[in-house]
Amino acid sequence: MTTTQVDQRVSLAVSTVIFALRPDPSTGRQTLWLPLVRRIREPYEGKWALPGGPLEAHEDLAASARHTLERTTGLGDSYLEQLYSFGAVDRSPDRVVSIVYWALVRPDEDARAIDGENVEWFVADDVPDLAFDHDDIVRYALDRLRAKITYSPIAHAFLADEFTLAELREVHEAVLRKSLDPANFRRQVLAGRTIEPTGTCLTGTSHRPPALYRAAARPEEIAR
Amino acid sequence: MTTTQVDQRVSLAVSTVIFALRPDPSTGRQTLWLPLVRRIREPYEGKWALPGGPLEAHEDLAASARHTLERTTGLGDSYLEQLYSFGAVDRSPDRVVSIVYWALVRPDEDARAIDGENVEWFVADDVPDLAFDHDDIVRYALDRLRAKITYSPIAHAFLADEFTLAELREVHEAVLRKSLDPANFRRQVLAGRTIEPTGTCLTGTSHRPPALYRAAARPEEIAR
DNA sequence: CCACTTAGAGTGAAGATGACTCTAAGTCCT
DNA sequence: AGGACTTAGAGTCATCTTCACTCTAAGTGG
Repeated sequence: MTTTQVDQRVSLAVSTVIFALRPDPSTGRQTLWLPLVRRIREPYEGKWALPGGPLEAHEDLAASARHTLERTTGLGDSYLEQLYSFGAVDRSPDRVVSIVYWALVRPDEDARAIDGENVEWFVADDVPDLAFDHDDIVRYALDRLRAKITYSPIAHAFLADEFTLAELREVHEAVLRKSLDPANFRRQVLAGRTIEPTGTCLTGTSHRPPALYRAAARPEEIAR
Repeated sequence: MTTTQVDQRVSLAVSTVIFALRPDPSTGRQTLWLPLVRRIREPYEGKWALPGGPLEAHEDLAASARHTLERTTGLGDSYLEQLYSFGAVDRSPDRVVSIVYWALVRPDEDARAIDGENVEWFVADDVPDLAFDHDDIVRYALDRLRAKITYSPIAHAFLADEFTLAELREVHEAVLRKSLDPANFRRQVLAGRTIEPTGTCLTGTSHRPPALYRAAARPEEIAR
C-alpha cells in the first residue's frame, strides 16, 4: 500500500479552453480559434497543450481559470464556464486531475490580446497533436459549445455590449459552420426574449442601417 | 505567501449524489430519494453530508464514485455521470475541491440496497441542513436531473432491463413532479427511437397487458 | 357476460420551423 | 438627381410538432 508516498498524492490543475472568433486564413470566414502553449519541460516537452496551471490554495476554480486567461492572452473580462473534470489515472505520468473551463472572448477584448510566453493561436478544428489528453478535451469543448449555442444564449459572449442581429447570426454561423436564414434567425432569436433593442441603429453601413440590441440577461444567469 | 505549508495543499474528494425512486411517505407516489451520511468528526460533526471520500491516487474519478456507491448502499451496477466540480475557497475549513457525480439506481438494485455505516435516506426535495455546501450541490443535481430527463433518455437508468411505457412515464412523473398525458408521452418516446419493443407483453395485470420495451442504446452513449 | 381498468391508436386545434417573397432604407456610381 | 445595389426586416405558406382529448382493444373480477 505504501510505496513512495511522494508520488501518491493527486495534484489538481485548472486548464482553460479559450475560444475567440477570427477569420479563417483560407476561406476568410469567421471560425473558432484557441491559444495553445508550447511545453518547455517533460512530460511532452515541445508539444502544444492547453493553457493552465496548478490550483493555488487561495484561489477559487474560476479565479484560477481567469488567471490562466490573463497569463495567456493578457485579457481579463470574458465569459467563463466550467466544462468538465478529467481525471483518468493514465492521462499523465504523474497523477493530475484537471478541471477544465472554457472562456469565450469578445472581439473588442480579442483585439487587445497580447500573446503570453510560448503562446500561439490555432484554428480550433485543426489543432496539432496535443500533450496529455488535451485532444479529447478540445474535441469535447467544441461538441459542447456547438450543442449549447443552439439552446442557450451564450453567443452573446462572443459579442460586445451592443450588436446587430447580423453579428449575432455570424457568431452562430461561425460556431456551427453552416449558414442560417437571416429572416428565420431573427424570428427565433426575438421570440426567445434573450435580447432587447437598444433603440438605436448602427450607422455608417453602406446600406439600410441595422438596429442595435443588447443582451436581456447575462448568459451566466441562464446556465444549463 | 508562505505561512503554514501543511494547510496550503488543496485536497481532492469525490462525492456522489445517489438518486433512487421510492414512494413518498405522505402521498404514496414515487419520488426521488437520496442517502446521506452523518458526519462523525469535525468539521460539521453530527450534520448530514453527501457520501464521498478522498480520491485515491490509483483510481479514476468514476471509480471513486462507484466505490462510494458501494460503500454507501452496497450496490455496484448503476448509471453514473459526472455532475460538476465545486471548489470555492471557503466551502470547507480545510481547502478541498469536490468532484461530484450522480448515480441513478434501478429499482431491482435498490431492493437489494444495504445501508452503510451512519447512512440514512431522505426525500431529495426535503433534505435537512447539510454540511459544507452540500445543500447547493443537491439543489444543483436536482435541477440538472430535471432538465436532462426532458431531452435525454436517462430515465432508463431508473428502470430494469425490460419495462413498460407506463413505468417509464412514472419515472418522468416522479422526477418532474407532474403527471403526463399517457398517449402523448407514448408518441414522443417512440418517436425518439431510444427504446425498442422486446416483442413480449407483461402478463398478470388486472387489465390489458402492456408491451415490454428495452433501451435501444445505453444512456452513457447519449451523454450531452 | 357485464362492469371496470389500462393499453394504445387516432383527431384536430394551436404553435413552431423552414424556404421563400416583398418592401424599406441606406450608400455608391454615373 | 436618380437608378443600381445591398442589407434590414416584415410577411406568407406549407410542413412538422405539441397538446388536450376521444375512441377502441384487451385483459381481469364480480
